[in-house]
Amino acid sequence: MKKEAEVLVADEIGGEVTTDASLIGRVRALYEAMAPAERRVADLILYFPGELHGYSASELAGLAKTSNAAVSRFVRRLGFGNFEEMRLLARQESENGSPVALMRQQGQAASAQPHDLARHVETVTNNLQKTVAGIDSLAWTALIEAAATAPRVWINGFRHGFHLAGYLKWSLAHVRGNVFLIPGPGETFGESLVDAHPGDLAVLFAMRRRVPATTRLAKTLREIGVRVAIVTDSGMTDTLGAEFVLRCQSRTRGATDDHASAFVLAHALIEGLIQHLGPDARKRFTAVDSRHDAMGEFG
Amino acid sequence: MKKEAEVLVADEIGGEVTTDASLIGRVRALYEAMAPAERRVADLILYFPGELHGYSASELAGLAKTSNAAVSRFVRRLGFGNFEEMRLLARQESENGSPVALMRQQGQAASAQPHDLARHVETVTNNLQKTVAGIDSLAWTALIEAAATAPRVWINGFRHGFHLAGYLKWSLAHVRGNVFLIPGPGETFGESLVDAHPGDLAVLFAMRRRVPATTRLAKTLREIGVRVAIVTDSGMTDTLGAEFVLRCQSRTRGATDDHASAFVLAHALIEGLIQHLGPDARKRFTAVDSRHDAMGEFG
DNA sequence: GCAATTATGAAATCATATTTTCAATCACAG
DNA sequence: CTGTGATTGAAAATATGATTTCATAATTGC
Repeated sequence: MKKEAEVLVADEIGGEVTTDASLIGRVRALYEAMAPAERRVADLILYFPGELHGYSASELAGLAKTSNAAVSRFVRRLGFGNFEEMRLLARQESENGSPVALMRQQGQAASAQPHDLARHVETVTNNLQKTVAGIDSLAWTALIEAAATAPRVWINGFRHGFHLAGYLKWSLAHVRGNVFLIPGPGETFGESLVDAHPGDLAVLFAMRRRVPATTRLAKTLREIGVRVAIVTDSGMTDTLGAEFVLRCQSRTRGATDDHASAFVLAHALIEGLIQHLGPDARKRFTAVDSRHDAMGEFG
Repeated sequence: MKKEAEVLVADEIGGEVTTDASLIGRVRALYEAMAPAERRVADLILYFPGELHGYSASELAGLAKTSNAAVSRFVRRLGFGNFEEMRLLARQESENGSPVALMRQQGQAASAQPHDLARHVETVTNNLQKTVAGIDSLAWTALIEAAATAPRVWINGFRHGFHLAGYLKWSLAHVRGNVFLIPGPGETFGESLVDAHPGDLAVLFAMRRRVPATTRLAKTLREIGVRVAIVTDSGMTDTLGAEFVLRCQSRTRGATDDHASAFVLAHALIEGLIQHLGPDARKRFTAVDSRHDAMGEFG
């Protein structure tokens, strides 16, 4: 994080762009001044998943769905003499660790010492690693399969789990229909579940400090014949008779539990599902988004 | 783009070597058979500090203190049709995480998906790492300080951000009072913010695909004199004039963004706050929980 | 010591990626 | 409508990088 003042800006117009910013810093700074086609390139770079260097200008053009010419102009606008210069900078940055590191080198001296945040993240990372290691890949695949084929998906969580459940519901609804968060506002479970049938899937977030309702819910679902997946802590002994058990490492050194693993699993489930469903999911996904757009909800 | 390319390692003369198809695997396997000049190239690659892709054949030649021709021959000996093929493999490997992952993929054919989850988690871990690296520790401390001392804390998020906001609100409320999620159900911002005052803190989740409301909210808050922290993507160009900017790496190879970093930051903020506030926070924290218990909500 | 063989890199050649040009298209003000 | 200026991408021109050739140097076998 940086104070806003520190975000360096290049003087765009006037040709002489002398910025010492990182690559994405430059891109951000000049984003406003760009034409649509160039912005597509900018977007691509700003959210580039891999290492930018190692991609040719033409490849970038292809990925950004624009012409080589646009990429060329883009590079020039950024103040580089040619594409090669940009690639070189990208490479340098990637080898110096984060772009930020490079900025630091030129800007202020080192304030960066492993702080609490870094330590905390290390714990989280460890938990994640262990969580994944503990998940059987066949079972995971089976879960995705179930999420793809189940007529309906029911999702529940209380306390922390409530927000994870909400997140999963929201994301899942982008990929497939008939996804329900239960209980709905003001509903009891009984009312929520009238439409549940054998073969449906339920995902329950049941981490530490469970509420009794979760246990009862799991029991009811099983009686109906709904397949149950629970996301729980590594320590939990009672798996509520669930068919799928996703155990998350969640201990930290601090006072609160770390639920990042559960969050990541939820997200990974979505990704897995999209991959599994292929074009169908993508179609729905973009349909949802464009519906959003049509309603003018985004800027 | 050629179809030709058989990616098979020629088991050269002796044919004995059980070739693993990873790039460095190939190099090692054929090392013995190489001429001195080629070995220099091999050495270079085996101990290459950076990412191999993104270097041109000529650069490699220069670094290995040999000629272009030698590199070309080297590439051929490895079984590639041309330099481009090799670069592509290198890129693939580097993006699949470790070369080992690739090795496995080709080795154990059938066990299809086990790596998807692992690979996804690797991406998430990377994002997390980069996110933290990009956060200035002084500013982070300042944010915690602000969260500790602000009379009120206002939290907002839409879309994905909504659930992160909810999570933060819920957790934060365990640690301190006067935490508000806005807008409340059925409220407009105007109604929600009547009680906002200068010196308050606002945390806005403003990741990709922002809604216009977020921008307006930020503006209003600044006008009131509320200190604003935004959690956003690494690519976002507009930081809404926020005092604190938490940039999260969120890109994945898949169709959806990874918001684990934002989630972890939220959690880390809580932890940081508890540590900062000391006993007070702990007292409140356990008070909340025992109130819960008193109401018989947990099992 | 003297072929025969192999290895080597400078330079020529070839292939491909990048840049530039330019005509078509678009957005918009008059 | 029409004129003006900005934007765009196909294709030509150019630059750059990769491969091959080939004369020479180093090594090997006898």
